[in-house]
Amino acid sequence: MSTQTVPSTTPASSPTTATLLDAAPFRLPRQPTERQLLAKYFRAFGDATRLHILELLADGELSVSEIVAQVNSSQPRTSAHLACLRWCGFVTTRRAHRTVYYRLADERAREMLELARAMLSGNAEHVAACRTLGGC
Amino acid sequence: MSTQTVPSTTPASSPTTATLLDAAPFRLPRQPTERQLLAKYFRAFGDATRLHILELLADGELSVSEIVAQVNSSQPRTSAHLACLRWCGFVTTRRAHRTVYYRLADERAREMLELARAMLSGNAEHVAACRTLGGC
DNA sequence: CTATCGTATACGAAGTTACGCATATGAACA
DNA sequence: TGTTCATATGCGTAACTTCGTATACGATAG
Repeated sequence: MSTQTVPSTTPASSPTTATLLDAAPFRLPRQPTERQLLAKYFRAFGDATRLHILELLADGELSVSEIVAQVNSSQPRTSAHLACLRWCGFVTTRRAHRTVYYRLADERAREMLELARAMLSGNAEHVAACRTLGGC
Repeated sequence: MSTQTVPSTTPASSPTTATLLDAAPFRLPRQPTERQLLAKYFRAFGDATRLHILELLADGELSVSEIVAQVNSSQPRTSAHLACLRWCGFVTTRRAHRTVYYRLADERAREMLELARAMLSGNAEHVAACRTLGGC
């Protein structure tokens, strides 16, 4: 009744909306495999703007408007990215008056970034030679 | 002259093809930022089939046909996924007669999977409640 | 209770990725 | 050389994600 509608810990999924969701253009099965969830997880990291946000939050708590000011993306778009990161449990929020503050919720998100950076260093040129955003 | 055309360590990029590539629907800039490369990296992990392949290879070397037999994907599709993983440096190949064997090239790829699995355990249900494949 | 600030959601459009199919390439063998 | 096996590439289509813009929502000040 108070949560921001998007990521409560376990969305209630009222039977009414459940039917609507089945018709929606989503296609993660009701009972996804661990592998499918892992893929979803990695995709959350697979966007430059979301990575930027995570990097900013790695240095401490920030409000939405502060994030918008530093990321090269509109406020609505940034908000959607934040919601995405929240679903995945990478960040949490705290509300102070009208402004909402985001911060890292899982130290392992930072480890992910560091591990990926370590893997990238050395063969960055090779990776860059394949000029797609992802996939191949 | 012998490499499998896809991921030589540093593709030659002849001036002729370079022009063609610029017209292609790719859009990773010529001089991508580290953040963009990281995003690309994570997207390589962001596919259930590719994750499946990595999991299989984590247990040891396999030929393409052996992988195709275990992954629920066609041979051409699997081959493309393998090429993708190779560009990113996650796997390498060895050729014996007619068959090509793939194996993990970077132990940190395995660490990535383990770290992601660790993050997922516990809030898997919450993540699954957001039924998109990625993004949000 | 009305106006306003900060944030979140809706919706159509555009770009990107995955898939299925057909086919090309390279290696060995007759 | 021609054929066959194992793998790789090309192309059109469908599906998914992202973006931009408009707008809705909750909280607070007047």
